[in-house]
Amino acid sequence: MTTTSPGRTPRERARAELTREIKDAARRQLAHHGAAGLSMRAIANDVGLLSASALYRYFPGRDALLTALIVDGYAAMGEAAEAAEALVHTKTVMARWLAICHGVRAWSLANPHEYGLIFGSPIPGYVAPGDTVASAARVPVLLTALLEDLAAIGFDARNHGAPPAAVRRAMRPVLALAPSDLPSDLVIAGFMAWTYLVGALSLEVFGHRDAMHDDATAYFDYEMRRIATNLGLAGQPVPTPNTRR
Amino acid sequence: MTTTSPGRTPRERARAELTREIKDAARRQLAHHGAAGLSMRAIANDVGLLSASALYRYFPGRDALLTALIVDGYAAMGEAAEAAEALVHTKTVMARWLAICHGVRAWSLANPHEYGLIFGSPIPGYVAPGDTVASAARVPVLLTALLEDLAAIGFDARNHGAPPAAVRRAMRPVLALAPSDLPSDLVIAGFMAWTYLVGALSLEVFGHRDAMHDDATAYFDYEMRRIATNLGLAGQPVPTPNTRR
DNA sequence: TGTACATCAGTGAACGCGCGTTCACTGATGTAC
DNA sequence: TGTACATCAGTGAACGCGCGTTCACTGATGTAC
Repeated sequence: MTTTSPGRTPRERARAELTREIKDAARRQLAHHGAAGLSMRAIANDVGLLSASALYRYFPGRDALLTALIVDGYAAMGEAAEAAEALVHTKTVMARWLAICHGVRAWSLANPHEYGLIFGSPIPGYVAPGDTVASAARVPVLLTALLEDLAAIGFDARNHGAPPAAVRRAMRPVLALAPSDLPSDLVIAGFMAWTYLVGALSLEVFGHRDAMHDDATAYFDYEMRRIATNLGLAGQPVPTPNTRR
Repeated sequence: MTTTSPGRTPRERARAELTREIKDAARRQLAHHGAAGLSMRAIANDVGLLSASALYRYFPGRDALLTALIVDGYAAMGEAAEAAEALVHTKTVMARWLAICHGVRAWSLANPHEYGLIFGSPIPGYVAPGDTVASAARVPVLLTALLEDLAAIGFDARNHGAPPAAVRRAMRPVLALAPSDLPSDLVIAGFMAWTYLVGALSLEVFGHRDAMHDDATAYFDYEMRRIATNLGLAGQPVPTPNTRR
């Protein structure tokens, strides 16, 4: 795997490189005009093509280009999470969870418009093809591995109030996606941790936390640590739900 | 307060009514073409005006119209939350929390594009004026009232591990916004509950939970109940963060 | 109550601009013999 | 090694369309005396 690896003939190498440049230009456009304002003409101009129609040699249309950006975005976010986790892979589950959170956050803050492409308002008129699903699941897959390791060290539903049967029934499709040996409570806790992570990122990336913290990273670290602990993902028992008045 | 209340002269009443119709048409547009595709010409056409320039009698420009939609969106979401909470105002804090969650969720699912306007990707080139801030805070204000009632019934940080000094320092601005008699741990727990709510709504409204649940409402009820319990907002002690390995 | 004037709502043409996509084409790169 | 042909990259004109905003204007509604 060399730096100039892909493509045998010069033509193929040039094609791969220009494809990359087109996507880079599109990503730059995204920042200034948003997904809806992505312009084929402006992109062509950016990469030095004299005519927008030349882009149709590389992407069959605007929507295909958008799809490529979305798939790339999911992949980049997934890679950021995997790379961060790999550095602490032999440490505690909590350390790995925090690494994933910080990795995803760093990527999201560095690429807010790609984050918006993924977790922001859907682009009207655009329908994501099936291709996106596989790359979309990378972070959830990473989290599932964490849950499996938790289960492997004997951490199962015995510490938790198992979710009511009605809830297990309600989330049957999710439970079917997870490995069958994972206790349902662990799946739910993981799902909730993921939900919290997306909430924290969306609020921060989209500007709803502006001027709310003197040290946003420190607060993020605390909330992620606490959410994992409180959800029972750190080896702490969690009380069964009932209210006191 | 009658149904045809606002405006003294017929002209003023007509003006108020058409202003409302313009915003309604704009909201309908939002659904089909997104915020970036909001077209003055199409809106004028929708409300029966022969010329787009007539809209400038009602809004100084497209951005002002967008701002009105955003302010209205925050207000509508706030009203939905308040109305739902009012129905159970004398019940437990948990019941009130759940009412707020379900109220906000019902509104968000019924008005996904307005939700997107608020919590989705920011509109490029658009900067929200200060007017939006007050209406944006309605749900957080409602949640703060809940926290105060929790504090009033003697529910304070004594049950919790108080957050480390570094974290309290990191979130100084948020603590300054909250009533000064609220224990900092309660503020953080409320802030986290709000973060979770936004995460759950964004995932569901933006389609990331499609086909994940047989009964999305039942699951939502469970997760919201559990997040409040686990964060220690239901009268349960929460273990202090520390990992077991 | 009636008149003169000011305010306001809505019109339609115009400005200057940008858009995605198609199509027939030129010239360069690659392939088969 | 050299030639004939196929494939591919990029061009530029054209199609048909829509955009926000401005401006001078007409006619209706409201106000002051």
